[in-house]
Amino acid sequence: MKVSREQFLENRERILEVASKMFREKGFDGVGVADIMNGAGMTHGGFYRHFASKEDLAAKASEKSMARTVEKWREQRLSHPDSALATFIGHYLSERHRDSPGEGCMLAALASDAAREGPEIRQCFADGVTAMIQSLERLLPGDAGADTRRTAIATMAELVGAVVLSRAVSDAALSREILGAVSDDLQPVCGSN
Amino acid sequence: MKVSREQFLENRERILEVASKMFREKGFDGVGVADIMNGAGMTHGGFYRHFASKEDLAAKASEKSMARTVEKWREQRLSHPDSALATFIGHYLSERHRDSPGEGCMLAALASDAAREGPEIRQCFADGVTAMIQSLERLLPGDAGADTRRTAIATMAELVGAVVLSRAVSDAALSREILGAVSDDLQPVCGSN
DNA sequence: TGTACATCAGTGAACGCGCGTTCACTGATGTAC
DNA sequence: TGTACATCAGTGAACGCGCGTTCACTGATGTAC
Repeated sequence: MKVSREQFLENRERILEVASKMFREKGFDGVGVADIMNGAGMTHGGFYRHFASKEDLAAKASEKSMARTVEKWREQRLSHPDSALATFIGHYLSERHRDSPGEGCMLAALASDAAREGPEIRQCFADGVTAMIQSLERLLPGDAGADTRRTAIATMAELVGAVVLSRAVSDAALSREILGAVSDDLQPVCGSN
Repeated sequence: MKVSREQFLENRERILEVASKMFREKGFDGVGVADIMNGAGMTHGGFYRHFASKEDLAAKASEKSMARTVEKWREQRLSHPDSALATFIGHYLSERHRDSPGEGCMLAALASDAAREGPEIRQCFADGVTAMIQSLERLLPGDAGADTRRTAIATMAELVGAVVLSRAVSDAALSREILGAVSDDLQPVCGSN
């Protein structure tokens, strides 16, 4: 049965939401179209009224997820200009973030998968990474001068690498040590603000 | 037809070799058992004479790949003690490494996939990461004192993050910029040696 | 405003394909005598 | 050392399952008159 245009758009958003979360939790190959549609409260058949293919959905879900992350950082920066960077780094390197990829950063969850995907998805990641670097740049203390962008990129890499590694290892102590070491290592970056 | 014990062991090593390379190139889910066996010059049926399951192979291939990487670093350190760190970082952040995941570091290629795998594989990654951190620690200048291990972990995270991000983005300029920025950022680490 | 009808979002069965795994079989290996 | 035979690595067909995608159908929506 056909649904209203409003309902249709709502459903589409719900599919994107669920897909984004499930992809981060299980990888692009780890979730099926049917799983996602069930998660959104529908059956799989209607999927192609919304998206051209699973890859199309993956691209749009990644795009949305990263845009939302950037928006969240921006809000944090505007509401708490002085503590935003330290708060952000603290959250990013927390055990909570490590243990909840579905609620966390797309890059930490899927960056190495994205490398093997088609141009559409990699384009989304390029846009997402660009936006996140700019966002992080604005969080950094201004006195870094022309090196601000370089620092933003290096910090981004360090954060993503830390979470990726901390998730990959089964040893709980090692996992915590990685998060802690990178947290300490980044103290000067946010301490000087 | 049965083959000699010597031939059997040779075949096993070739399977591990091919699997390790293909997994790094296409991910654990991106390659089939048949692909790997064909790559090793055999048919898929004989696979289970060598490994209990695909997951078992993935664990053993990961283990071998990371052990070899650590060994390579060790040799480099012993033969060129003064330049080993700079050489290693240079190679790791090169476009060549970025573009050849099949010949490169397991962590950069599969760390975010490993996070979703079973305990066997994550155990291998834990061992691999532990060994790589120790190896990197030995490459670092000794004057870092008690912070050597922390620096090794932070550097490892930054290197892995840089390669992962540079591979995920489709924008060639951005990809190069990431490698360059992290390379510059790490100059002090290896410059002081 | 009311009505007839074309549109189309969602359903659920079905298709085709690939993949991990199993199995009966082959024939070289290597051992027991 | 030579021979008969049990072992078992590798082959290729087959199985079962899950997945992305398609399709005929349903019935609510929203539009044309």
